[in-house]
Amino acid sequence: MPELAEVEYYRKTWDCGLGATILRTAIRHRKRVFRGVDRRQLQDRLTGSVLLSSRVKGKQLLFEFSECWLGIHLGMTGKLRVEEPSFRPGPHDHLVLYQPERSLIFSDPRLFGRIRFSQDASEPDWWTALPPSVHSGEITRRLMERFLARHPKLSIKTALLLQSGFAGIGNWMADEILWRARVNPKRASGSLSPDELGAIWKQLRWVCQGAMKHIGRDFSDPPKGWLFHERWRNDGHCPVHPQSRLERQKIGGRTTAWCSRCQPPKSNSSVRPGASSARPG
DNA sequence: CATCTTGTTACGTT
DNA sequence: AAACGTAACAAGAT
Repeated sequence: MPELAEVEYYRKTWDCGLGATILRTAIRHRKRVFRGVDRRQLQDRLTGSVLLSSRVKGKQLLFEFSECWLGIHLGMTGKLRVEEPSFRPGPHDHLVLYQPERSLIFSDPRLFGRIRFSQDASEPDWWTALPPSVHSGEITRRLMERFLARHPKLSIKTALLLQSGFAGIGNWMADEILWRARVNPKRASGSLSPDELGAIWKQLRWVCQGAMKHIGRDFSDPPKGWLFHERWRNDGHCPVHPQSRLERQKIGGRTTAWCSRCQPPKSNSSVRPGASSARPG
C-alpha cells in the first residue's frame, strides 16, 4: 500500500519514540525482510541506543540511532505502529523496539518489505545513493523530461512508477496524475507533446502536495473529487463524468484505471471540454 | 478453488 | 550498454 504520503505518515508514527532509549528488541528470525542483514548485530547495536531522528526519501525510511542506522522499506503491506511497552509480537510483527513508555513495531504480512542496517558514522551509502523524492524540489521539470527521454518506449504509466525517476510515486498516484493531466496511460513517454509534459508536471506536483496534506498528515482520505475514491471500485466512475465508467486494464503489470473521455487514446489538443473548471490546479 | 493485490527485483530479450 | 517485458516473490482478501 504505502506510497509517498503513506510512507511519510508511517515515519511520523514513531516520532513519539524520539529521544528515548531502546531497552530491548524482538525480531522474527528467518524472515526475508531481514535479507542481507546480520540480525544479531542489528539487535546488539539497537539495544541501549537512542532514537535520534527519522527521514523519508521516496518510499524509503531511515531511522537514526545513537549507535546505528535502521532502514525500512514497507513494500506492499508493511506498516509501522506503536503499542504498549508490554506488547507481544504476532506472526507478522518482524521487528519490535521496546522503549520505557512504548514499543515501536514494524509489521509486514506479505514480506515484500525490507530492513537495512548500518553502523557507519554518517548516512549509509545505500541511503545517499537513493534518488531524491519526487516532490523534494530537486526534481525539476527539466529532469523529468530528461528521464522520460531515456525511456521513450515505456508507457507513461509504467514510467511514472519507476522509482529511479519518480521516487515515491505508486500505482494510485500515477493514475491520479494522468487523469488530472488528461493523458492516456498507454501513451509512450517519447510521444508526449510539450503541453502534455507540462500538464503531467503540474499535476504531479499538485497530487504530491495534496497527498502529503491529507494522507501524510493523519492518513485521512483525499477530498471528494479525486480519482482515488473511484479507481479501486469495480464500478468506478469518472469524478467529472459521472456517466462514464472508468476503464480498467493492466499496464506494465499494474492495474490501471482511467477515463476514456478525459484521457482518449490519442491526444486531442484542440478541444478540451471543461478543462478549466473541472479540476483544481 | 481461482483470481486479485497501493512494490520491487531478477532475468532473458531487444 | 541500456532499455524493455515478464515472472517471481508471499499471503491475505474476495
